[in-house]
Amino acid sequence: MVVQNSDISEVFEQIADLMEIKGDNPFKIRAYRNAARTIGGMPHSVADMVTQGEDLSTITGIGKALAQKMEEIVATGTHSLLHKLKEELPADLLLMLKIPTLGPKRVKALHSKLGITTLEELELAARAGKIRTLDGFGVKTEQGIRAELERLQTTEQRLKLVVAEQIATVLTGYLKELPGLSDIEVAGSYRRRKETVGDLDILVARDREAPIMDHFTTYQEVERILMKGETKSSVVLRSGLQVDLRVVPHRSFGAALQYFTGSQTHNIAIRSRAQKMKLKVNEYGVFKGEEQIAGRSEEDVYTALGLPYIEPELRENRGEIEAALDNRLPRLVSLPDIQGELHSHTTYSDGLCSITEMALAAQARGYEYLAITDHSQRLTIAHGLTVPRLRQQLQEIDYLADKMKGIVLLKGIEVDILDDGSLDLPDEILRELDIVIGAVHSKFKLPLSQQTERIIKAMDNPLLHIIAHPSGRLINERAPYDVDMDKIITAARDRGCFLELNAYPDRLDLNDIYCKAAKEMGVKIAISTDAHSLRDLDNIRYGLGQARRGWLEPEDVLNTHNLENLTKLLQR
DNA sequence: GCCGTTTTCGGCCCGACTGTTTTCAGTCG
Repeated sequence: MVVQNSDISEVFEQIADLMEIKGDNPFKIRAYRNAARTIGGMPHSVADMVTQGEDLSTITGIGKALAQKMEEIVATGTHSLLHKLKEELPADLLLMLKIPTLGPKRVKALHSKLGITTLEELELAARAGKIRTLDGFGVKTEQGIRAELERLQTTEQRLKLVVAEQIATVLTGYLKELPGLSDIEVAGSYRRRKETVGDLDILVARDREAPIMDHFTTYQEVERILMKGETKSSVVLRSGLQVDLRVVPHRSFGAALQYFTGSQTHNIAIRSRAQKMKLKVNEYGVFKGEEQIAGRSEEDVYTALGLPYIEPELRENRGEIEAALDNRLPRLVSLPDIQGELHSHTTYSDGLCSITEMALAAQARGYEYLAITDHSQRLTIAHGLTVPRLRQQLQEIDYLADKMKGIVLLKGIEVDILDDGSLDLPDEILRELDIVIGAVHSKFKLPLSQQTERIIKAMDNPLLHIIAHPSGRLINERAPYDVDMDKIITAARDRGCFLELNAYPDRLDLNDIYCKAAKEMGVKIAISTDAHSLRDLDNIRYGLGQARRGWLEPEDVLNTHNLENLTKLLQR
């Protein structure tokens, strides 16, 4: 069994949860949580690092003790400390922590005073009215627990960014109907362009009195009001999405935006830095003693801390503060940098539009080039192209090339990578194409080494340029297939291949972490929409969000290059 | 358990809201 970084994170998180219930030192617990996050965000396999004898304690936030524990987890898949804790405390207590309003202290009380060990026992106790008898608990808490237990059944999960965006757009439109509000911004992971969003954090600036909280909580989509205060309210919408609204004065808007954009670990790092500078940072500003020295804009906040502005997508405490201090923050790629689209479908396979329609749409977006890359024959369900049909398409592209002004059509294919790593079309025809994208659409369940070998073998074919959606994941629907992405990236570098960042909001594949790893290895990324319709071309912005989270600069991206440079880059 | 622009010991981000209290602990972000 290969122990993944996520396995190590999970063990540390569980240890932290259980130590919290036990009432252990909160800072020790934080060390475990920090470590869990750090490891979860590392592109390199800890298991590999151990095999290669690397010193894990050189990782920031990992000391001798945690390094040793990681080695044990790599060797055994778990840790003896976790076992010991689970002997002391029932594992179901971890599930109870998932219930809002139940934190470690209350879970501990439920266990020690009422002997509750499972969710079922929790429900029975709530029904029997036993919970309200405990110190610190009351009727409302008891009712809340029952409601939440019911809600846990209807599995809630984080929403895809695209879905959250639709909800946020309508809601902020509604909020703006109230006079007296000026700045309004959706902060949180939404603003950091994370692929999924757990809740919406909306921030509003107000200078004069306005019944903003009443306006907010009477929004027609509100199902439940969790809390309603002067400056902070939370509701649950019918969609199940939680929305928090914060109101701050103008002079604090930047500080509040900085704070509510997070991430939490970024904020902790920022505030620790402020402490060392004898300053205090909160959502109202940066303070020297009583005096507010910054807060109107985010830029002011960072400036006051001696830092250049850090883009929201970078704020994950993955080295951005160190980079800011060294003046080596990336100049992140953005929409105007994009010169063309390298992955698109037409009615020749499963696209909805003709070549001409796609070309005009790409031209309207100011692109210099559009690659037509329909599916290959094996993907029968998508009407994949056989050699004769591809030839026919190439003829049409040649014909259109004479008539199309202002957009260059590239001849391409999204060719299936077959089970053995060979490509689904013969080299003779691939040789006629400008761009060849290889994609895995079958045998997702191959063992790690086989899947990895399969993709690397595809790259061994010098006619292949790009690996499409390299992990195969569908967010919230299908896990990535078992593949050693470190090896894939290395293999791409050695062979002069590129990796795709598929911008389709359900994919966003490569993810941010591997984009950063690819950048560090010098492998360029194609940000591609995989458009099956005209509107799909606009999905580029989701890809850009993920690319920016991966620290990508224009030069790290294949399709920021003009056609002349692109042509050179595509010569393997 | 980690870490070092005062430190190898003594710190570790900070504030809002709720429910259960009668001044605050617990939870959350």
